[in-house]
Amino acid sequence: MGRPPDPARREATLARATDYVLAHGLAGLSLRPLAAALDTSPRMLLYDFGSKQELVSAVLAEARRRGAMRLAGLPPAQAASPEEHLRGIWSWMSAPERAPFVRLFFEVHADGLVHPENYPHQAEAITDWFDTLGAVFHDVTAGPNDTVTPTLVMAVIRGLLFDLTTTGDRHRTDRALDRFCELLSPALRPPRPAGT
Amino acid sequence: MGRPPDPARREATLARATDYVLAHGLAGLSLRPLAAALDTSPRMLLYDFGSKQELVSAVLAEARRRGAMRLAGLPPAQAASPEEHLRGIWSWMSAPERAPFVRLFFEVHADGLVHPENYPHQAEAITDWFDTLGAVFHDVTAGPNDTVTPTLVMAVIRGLLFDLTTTGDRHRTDRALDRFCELLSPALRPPRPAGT
DNA sequence: TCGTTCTTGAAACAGTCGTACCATATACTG
DNA sequence: CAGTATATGGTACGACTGTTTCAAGAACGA
Repeated sequence: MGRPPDPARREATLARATDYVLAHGLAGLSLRPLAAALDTSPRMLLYDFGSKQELVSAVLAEARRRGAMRLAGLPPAQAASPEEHLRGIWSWMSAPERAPFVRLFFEVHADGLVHPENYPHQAEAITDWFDTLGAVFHDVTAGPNDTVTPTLVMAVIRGLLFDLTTTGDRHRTDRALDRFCELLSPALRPPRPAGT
Repeated sequence: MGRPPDPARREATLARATDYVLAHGLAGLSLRPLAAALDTSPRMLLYDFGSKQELVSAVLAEARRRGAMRLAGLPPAQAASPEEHLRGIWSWMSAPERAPFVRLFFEVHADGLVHPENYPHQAEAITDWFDTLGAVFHDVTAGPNDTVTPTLVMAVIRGLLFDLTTTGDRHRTDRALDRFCELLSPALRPPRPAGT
């Protein structure tokens, strides 16, 4: 008996809160402005999520979930060469539509450096890529469980994203990825050059 | 006439404030705890620096100045091969003693993504490296003003620093830099391989 | 309608924030 | 000594923070 719960409300609030955080960033997040933008009240945010920290955790999980969903729409793995796949990943991650996600990504990382206790799953956000990239770049890896090449590939992408978001110089960062592809391709196409 | 100004006090405060920020981070910085840790008062911090924002700017400038000074102590440029120089840069920047600087670096970048107006010199922090690295890696650059290779090199270092600070996996990140050196060396040692 | 449960508003609490104001202490010149 | 400049302590202001408390509204079953 009694009034039935309404879980849809919490979900809708979470979705719109995630939009808000992606648009405004995590750092200055405050319950009252957030509630005002969502046409609700701080009271309800606490009612639904318990505390601000839990709200933030839910928002980050939702943002991660969205990113993973979007990622599933990438060009299929085996269809393209590793080099083309790398270019695809770069152009996808560096696209302006992904900028809010990238920004939030860097923001979480920075906050995690100061408060590691709040982000227990942060290392997974790095190592999660290994399964995906390890399959794509298996040509150059030492073995199926080698994580070195995926580590380097993701480092290049993150480092170039860092540069791009700071300087806005798309031409230079695009060409730097081209250069990396050049360095990578002799290791990919022939069995192995004699130099090594 | 009147009591003579004491600029040394401001400098000493700045130095200790920089220590504090390097130790505690920029995000949660607050005048009262800072003043308490520095055996002074918020009143004096405002008196010396005008506002919190100006204090932060001064601290960041001081941190940058320290980093540049430390950097001057690196192994001399021409003495080593570019590959050895790259390893030197990586082992220097990834050393635990540099962790506070790296943390502050990432923190400033993240805050700059949300409030670009506060960091007018951020792009320079990227492009400043070009003169230094362009000279070291001139072998593989298209010309003296080519910035692509330095961009890639710094992206690898920043991306690996990102990984290292998040996962703490020094072995894997070290090996990823080794892998990058492998990819780079055939482009360095012979005049040019026939593949390109 | 009553009881029960979920939902929601308004207000207040205890704190922190950057900063401004006012008085006083300190150190110097004449 | 007076005069004058810098240096400093204390305090309070107004705005903001996450959270709590109290009460009322809203939707259901009996």
